Amino acid sequence: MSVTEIVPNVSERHVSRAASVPFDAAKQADALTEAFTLIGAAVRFDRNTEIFGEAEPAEYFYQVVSGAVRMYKLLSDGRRQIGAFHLPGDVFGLEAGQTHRFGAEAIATSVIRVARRSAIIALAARDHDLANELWTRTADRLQLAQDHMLLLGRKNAEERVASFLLQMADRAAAERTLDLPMSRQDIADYLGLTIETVSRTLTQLEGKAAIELPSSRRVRLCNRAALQRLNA
Amino acid sequence: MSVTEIVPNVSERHVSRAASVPFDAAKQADALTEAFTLIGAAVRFDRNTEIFGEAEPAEYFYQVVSGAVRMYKLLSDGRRQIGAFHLPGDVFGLEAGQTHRFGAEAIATSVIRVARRSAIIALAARDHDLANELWTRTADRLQLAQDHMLLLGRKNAEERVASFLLQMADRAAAERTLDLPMSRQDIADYLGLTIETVSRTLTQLEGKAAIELPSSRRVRLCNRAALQRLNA
DNA sequence: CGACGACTTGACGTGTTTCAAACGAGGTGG
DNA sequence: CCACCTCGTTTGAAACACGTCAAGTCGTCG
Repeated sequence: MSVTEIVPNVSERHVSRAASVPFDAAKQADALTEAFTLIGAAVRFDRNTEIFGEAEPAEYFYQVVSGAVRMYKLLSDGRRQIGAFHLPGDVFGLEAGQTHRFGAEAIATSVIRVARRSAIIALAARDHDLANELWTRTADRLQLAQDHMLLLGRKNAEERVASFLLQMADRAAAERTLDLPMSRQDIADYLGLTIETVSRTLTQLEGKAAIELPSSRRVRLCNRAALQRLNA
Repeated sequence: MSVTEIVPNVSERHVSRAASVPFDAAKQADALTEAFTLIGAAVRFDRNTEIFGEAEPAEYFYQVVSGAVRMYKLLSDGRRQIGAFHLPGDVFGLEAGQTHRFGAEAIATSVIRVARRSAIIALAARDHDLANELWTRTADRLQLAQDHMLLLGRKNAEERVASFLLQMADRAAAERTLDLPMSRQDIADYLGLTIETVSRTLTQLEGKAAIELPSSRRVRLCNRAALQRLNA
């Protein structure tokens, strides 16, 4: 199940086999992606396998090549909060401390590029662009986390689901139809709701003709303006 | 009301007049605090005055010398989420982008050291320790934001209030008695609750003998273990 | 003393959760 | 090819935690 095979660099086999929209590193010539291409190894993770655990020592940085990843935190009694979903191109595991404070799991079969922290940090000591980008990417994550706090603290179920759909549509660069890689439970734990409430809210949005649900994982955004109105 | 007077460096007058536990920069010889002492100016902000607004251009970095600061985000209809409270020693306004994504206001009369972003960033280009600390401090804020997301998404009112009290006690280095600088409304907007629920939950914790409330802004933590049990 | 703002308390309403059951798509085996 | 199982999802009914609305109290300041 947890087949995690390491290859020295992205092999054709993995990339071609990987699901939907593989991330093309060459197109986005930022310093960090360059560093990943240079010293990173591609690793394949099957659906629902752990990439790293909460409180595990943080030895690597990660970049999604294809697939999708969820970052989560657990309470002692099993309640789970998903802090972020990572899609192709995203870098994660960027904590500055010695241990991960979130766990990471593959939502779908994913190819992840992995690079030793120490190697990246050593590079950054000589390359200001890279150092700057480590900071920038961390600050970007912080902004997303802050937007997420507003959603969790102050929005109702309908607003949360609408925000989520718009956010996913933006990131997937999907004009109208959206294929969600994650389950209702994942969405619920991201939005701080139960799966029942997420499901009900989606059918409710369908009732308002804001969306259509051709299948449970597929969403058509029919009325973006209506969703936008709920966004804030 | 919004008396914001700039002085070339921390004047005796301001520091001595400032409320409780002024932050002594000399004791914590980190690169960023050093930079602030070197090129920062101390500014005084009265209670409830704006330090910067949401979406304002981010021209400065800030460090609390004395007092307390709230960071907030507003929804169009006025709902407010407080993302963080800053106490003496804390650095804020560390976004990497060109604009602030949170507003900042003084909760109590505060002295804030202010330094131009461009100056700090120029220093960081030559000083790896400083560059590293910019990243580290941003990553620390990210961790706090992530813990906050867990609280907002998955904890009930009692757990939220308990977490808040423990967190404040840790930061104020207060053994037992805690003087809160913020109002119930601030606490409510930090915890994603209403002031009524915060108030009720505090009296409920008092009923359980976990805390005492000698006055509304003063809390004695009588049974830390009981609070800790609610913390996760 | 009177007025104001911050906080507390009470009664009631409601959005979300909880518990439970039914549904539907995908896969396996007969 | 269809019966059957499984797992994710949807739907329903009831319970409950928190929000809302409305008084009432407390402390502070003029």
